[in-house]
Amino acid sequence: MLSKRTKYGLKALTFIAKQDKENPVQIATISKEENISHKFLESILLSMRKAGFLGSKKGKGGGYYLLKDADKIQMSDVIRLLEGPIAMLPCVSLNFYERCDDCPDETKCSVHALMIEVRDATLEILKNKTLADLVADIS
Amino acid sequence: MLSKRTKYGLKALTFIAKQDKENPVQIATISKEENISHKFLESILLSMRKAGFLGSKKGKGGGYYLLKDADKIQMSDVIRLLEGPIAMLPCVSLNFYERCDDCPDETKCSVHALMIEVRDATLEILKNKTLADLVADIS
DNA sequence: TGTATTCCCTACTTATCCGATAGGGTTTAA
DNA sequence: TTAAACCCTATCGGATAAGTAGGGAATACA
Repeated sequence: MLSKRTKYGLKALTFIAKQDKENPVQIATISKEENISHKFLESILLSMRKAGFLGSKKGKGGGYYLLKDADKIQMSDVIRLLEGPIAMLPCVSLNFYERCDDCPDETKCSVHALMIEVRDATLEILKNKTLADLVADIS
Repeated sequence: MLSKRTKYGLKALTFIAKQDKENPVQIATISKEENISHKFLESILLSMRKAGFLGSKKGKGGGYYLLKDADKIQMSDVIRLLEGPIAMLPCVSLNFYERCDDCPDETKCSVHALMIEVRDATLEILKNKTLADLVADIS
């Protein structure tokens, strides 16, 4: 299950991407329009800024804006930042690998093999989907 | 992330499917061989029995056995039982649908559209994968 | 220069759920 | 009759998610 953190983050990104690139979007605006708790959203946007997806401007007229073009922002990257691993098991995760305590040999684990298939299919979608696609989907 | 419950359940099912169909497999055996807590496994097998995947026999020489042929047991069904929804968001779940508090209109939600794609891809794999395939994968 | 605006940062709370454990009860083969 | 095995309910500790609190720092603009 996707956390609300990730869901809100994606919605916020989409919202920002829809706006003029020139003037930044305020937390309060997104919070109101997308029905997201102001403070919670704040922490989400902050982490996306730190990760280099967003830039920010303080003071009056400030807010958040995209640092890259929307079609250069892959969903896989955003989700990895906000959610963590895309794989359904740590032992099949590419970026967050961890071995299982109970498995003496991963290659002999039926679940392992299955989950690699699922991971690859999911990744295929999330890599080829950009923020620009998301904006287009709802327009 | 797949819960241990589901992972253990799948491993146990695979283990049972590997055995002779005639004599039932004991919890203790699976627990030992697959390094799963005995009591925890007990509750998992119980729910799979109640769901109709497994049959059981009490008393000495008892244990669990498959009620259907392994190639008739779809991964999507097992996962839905043990894990719950396959979708990454309640609002795109086929079997556990729930609407989002924050979305006035699902069709206008960028995340919604994306997660439907992911769900369909995942489902495609899990529906076509049977317990028989899992056994074959590790043999 | 002052003030309102806006983002920045840390810490805390609260609820929920997962994984596991405890402790019996019931059925059955031998 | 007895030991093996499943059946059932209750409980618990720890982790995590979601949201809250409260102030700090930078900036535009009058």
